Amino acid sequence: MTRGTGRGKSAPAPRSVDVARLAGVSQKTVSRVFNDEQYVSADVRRRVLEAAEQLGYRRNNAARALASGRTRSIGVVTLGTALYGPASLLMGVERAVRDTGYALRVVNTMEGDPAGIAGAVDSLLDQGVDGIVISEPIDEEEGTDSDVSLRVDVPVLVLGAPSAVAAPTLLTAGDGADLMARTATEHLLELGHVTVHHLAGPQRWFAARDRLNGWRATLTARGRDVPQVTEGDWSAASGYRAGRELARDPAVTAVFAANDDMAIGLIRALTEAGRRVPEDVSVVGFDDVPVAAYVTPPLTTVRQPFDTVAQEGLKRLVHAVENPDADPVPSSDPPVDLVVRASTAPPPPPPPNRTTPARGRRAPSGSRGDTSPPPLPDGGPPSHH
Amino acid sequence: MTRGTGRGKSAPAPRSVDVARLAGVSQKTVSRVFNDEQYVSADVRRRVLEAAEQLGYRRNNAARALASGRTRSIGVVTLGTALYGPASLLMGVERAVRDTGYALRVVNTMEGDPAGIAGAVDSLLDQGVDGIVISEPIDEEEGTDSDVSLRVDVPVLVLGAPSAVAAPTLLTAGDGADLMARTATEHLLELGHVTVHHLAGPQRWFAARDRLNGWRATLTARGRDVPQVTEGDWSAASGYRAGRELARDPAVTAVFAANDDMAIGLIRALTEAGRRVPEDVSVVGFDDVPVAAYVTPPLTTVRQPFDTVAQEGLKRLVHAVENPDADPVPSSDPPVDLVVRASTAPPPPPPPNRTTPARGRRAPSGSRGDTSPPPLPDGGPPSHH
DNA sequence: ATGAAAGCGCTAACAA
DNA sequence: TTGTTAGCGCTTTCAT
Repeated sequence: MTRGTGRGKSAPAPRSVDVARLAGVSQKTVSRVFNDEQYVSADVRRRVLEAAEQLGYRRNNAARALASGRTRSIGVVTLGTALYGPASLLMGVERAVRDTGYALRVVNTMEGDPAGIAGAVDSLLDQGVDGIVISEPIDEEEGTDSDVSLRVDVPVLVLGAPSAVAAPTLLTAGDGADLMARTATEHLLELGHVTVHHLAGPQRWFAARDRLNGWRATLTARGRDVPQVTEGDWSAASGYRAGRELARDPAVTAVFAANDDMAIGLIRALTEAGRRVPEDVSVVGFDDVPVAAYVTPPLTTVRQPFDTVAQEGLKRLVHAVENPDADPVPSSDPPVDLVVRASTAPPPPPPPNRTTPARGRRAPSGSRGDTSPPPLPDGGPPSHH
Repeated sequence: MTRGTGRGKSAPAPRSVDVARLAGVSQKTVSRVFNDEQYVSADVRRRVLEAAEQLGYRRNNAARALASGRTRSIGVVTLGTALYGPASLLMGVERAVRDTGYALRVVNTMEGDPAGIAGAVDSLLDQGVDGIVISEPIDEEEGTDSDVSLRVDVPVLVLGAPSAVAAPTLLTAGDGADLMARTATEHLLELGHVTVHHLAGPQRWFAARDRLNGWRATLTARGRDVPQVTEGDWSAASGYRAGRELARDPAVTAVFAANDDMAIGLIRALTEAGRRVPEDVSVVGFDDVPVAAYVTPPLTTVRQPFDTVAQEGLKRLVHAVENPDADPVPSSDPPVDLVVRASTAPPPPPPPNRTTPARGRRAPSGSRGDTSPPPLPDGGPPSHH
């Protein structure tokens, strides 16, 4: 069997009138059938569908959009990176959009793009969309005309952050990074670490700032020192560079990295510098990338609920699109999912002349130099906690 | 300054007639200006643009599509995973599409999706596209009606593989995996390994089969043993499982993994089993994921030229869309980019009673049990070769 | 339960 | 160089 029209390249595509003629009904009736409207007898419906099938009829979307004023599509603005977070979110958005019956248009904003998010939104509006999703916005460059509020005619859903967009409806989803960062930080404190260092993401990203804020709020709330922040660019390379610095400071016993890639680079640098993970330094990542359970040591991290966020957000966006007057549905925070693996442990015993109370269990504490490779308490499949 | 129309929520959007009236010209002239047609005096053009600006005029794309028969958009079928390869390719496609001035529509095919690629293409055709990109196709499930040829009215570009699609123009790009796999395999042979094992990707993927074929062809051409293939699912987890098996076979001294994630899992399993990488076993990955240079040991891998492939492919696709009669532009293979890092080395000395000629340099050969962590000859930034 | 007529906002083909 | 006239293939509104 062959899908598709099967027409030769040159024959014009059949229109609804053609179907109507063949089925012996009016063109409007064909329209009724294809729109699942009521008041079509079962018999007529069947005849119409048969005629359509026979002709290989396909509704013309441009005509539909023109006549109805609705494009039945949602536009998404993404960052154009294959980074695990943004890419996962985009895939989640695609699924969620398709589930709602809308089509998806995609425009990237590369970092440093002169037109920025405003330009991408503009382009989406030109293309024609009924609603817009802005995924993981970042601050724009100074000096472009996009560092100001952007006014749009359609509902907008911002994923992962607030934003300076003015729209008839402005929705937010997935802005729970703050809470997740708190959980990560608290995990380390509960293991007995005196404080937690933070390897932050680029601060132009709202997501990076959220995580930093959550971390800082936790330390402050517990009355702990807030160490200086190191800023990376999400890459393992930047994590590695940061790790070389942090390895020199013996006070560093726990680091919360703003994503897994940086955590992996960080761990590598620490290991090279002779600081064992987790015996000497504990590391928590963020994202739960697929390799996280298989690097050495398996990474303790916070899993991001991309699909849930996208689904929930899109349901609300579509609701706003279809009910312009109804109140926006309030968002609900997804649960935080800390995945404890082997990169975190209680801090090493304090130097003999200091008296820092160390809570929690002691590390297995093999003496230095006898471990090759590190103990790997959790070598198997990801242990989900 | 504020971008966007600035109209209230209820005022109807201005049409080209409104602009025409305000500028004191005919509606057709407005159309001429916005389509950059010739034969418009500079003065008229200016007046039209001013009027448009003042009104916040935006062309209605549905009307354009309806009148012209062209949607000015390209549809892409992707796999819906955040795997580095497919995600990078999608980002490359987005950039490339935007560079051509077309809009992008995206539909995912999840593995196991009943409708499969045919369903995704169908949905794109319903939405209305002038051309279609199929990215990284995989074999469909048996029993669906999509395991047969699919007929389409618009040009189709298949990225990374041949495919069973019937279209007026069928283009291919990025099908050089075979050659890249050869290069990876040859690298290992040249280091002196007697043969190379292969940790393959899921064989339903064309990309996985290509890599396997390239590997096998190289071994065959050189008259080497072709060891049994282990098949993974692209995940580090599957690489880890495969590694546990391979670690038991002392004949394994070199493994070519079909992607980096599996290579990372593989290395972890080997290390846990006491088989050092690269001293005892060399491993080559595929993709050059961002963390590849920062795992332990830094991974030798083949970088995939996603952007180049997407750009080149799209240029040809758009050419086919706009010149239906012209011959399709032939494709050109991008150069292979082997990135040599620290996961590959000459094989260990053969057991005393065997006589296998070992070419190439000897490994640094530290005696067993003294390495914690492994030497890390290439600890710094990625060494590009 | 079905049909007829009138646009939706553009581009295309042809004047002028 | 500019304007006029017809549609593009649907959905909408109003009849029947």
